[in-house]
Amino acid sequence: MKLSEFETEVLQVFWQHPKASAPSVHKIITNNKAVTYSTVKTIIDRLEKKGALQRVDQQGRTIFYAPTASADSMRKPMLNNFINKVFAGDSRLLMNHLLENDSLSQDDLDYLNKVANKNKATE
Amino acid sequence: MKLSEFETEVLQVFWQHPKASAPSVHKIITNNKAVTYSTVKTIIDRLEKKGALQRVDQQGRTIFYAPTASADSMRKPMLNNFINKVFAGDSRLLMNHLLENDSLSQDDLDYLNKVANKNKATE
DNA sequence: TATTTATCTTGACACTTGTAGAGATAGCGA
DNA sequence: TCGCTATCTCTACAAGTGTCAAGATAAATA
Repeated sequence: MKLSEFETEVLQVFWQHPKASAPSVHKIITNNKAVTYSTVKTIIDRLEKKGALQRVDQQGRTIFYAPTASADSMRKPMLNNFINKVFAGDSRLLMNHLLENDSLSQDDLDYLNKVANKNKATE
Repeated sequence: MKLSEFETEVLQVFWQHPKASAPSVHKIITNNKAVTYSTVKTIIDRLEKKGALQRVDQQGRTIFYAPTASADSMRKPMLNNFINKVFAGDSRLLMNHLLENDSLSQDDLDYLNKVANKNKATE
């Protein structure tokens, strides 16, 4: 199931708010980006058609949607694809970027250390 | 400069082989994917038009291209965009996936540990 | 030199994506 | 009950994307 940039962004909102309606997602999206309700609704429709969202409830005229798969299970192949596409399939290269950028706080690094060591212990 | 999926893939090849020609890139790409020379050349043309590639040499009729920017400098914003789009801007979430998947070897983990610690020391 | 061949250029096309307006209509409040 | 309003549905369109064939032509080779 191939999703476009914007479709991914919208699905993202649903990962954060499972069971959301088009109007509410529109409100959230508009925090970052100026788009009309129609646009967001179209994207939701496409996500539904692609099988990434499903209707799970209805209140009045308002339809509520939810992701059909967990964020984790969708992120996995996306990450893989990204690593292949941008980092020549080399996760270590990605890590390096993560570490070089200031994107990780000291806290993150500590956390990283802990997990990396834990993995080591259990192998 | 926004690049499409396939454009990114092709640019990737140039990061690995700076100064490459359309025919040679075509050969490389066809290892993974069945596409004609024309298709690859079109993508290269578009990358040139977008300013990601430039002509740097010519031998006979064969034109050689090279990336206009370093892999690193292009990867940075791409990674950022990806983290925002798929991981809600949370790099830690990304790391978790990296660690959970078997995408990292023990060797990678050791390496990770070393770097994370080094960063710690210098902060 | 004449011919073959490799490479480039151009044009094309269907599909996807981002974007949104117009119109229908169900439900809520007066 | 009746009109207003929020929400949905439908339709549309320009630009971007993946894909390639046909034709031109320069260079290599016979």
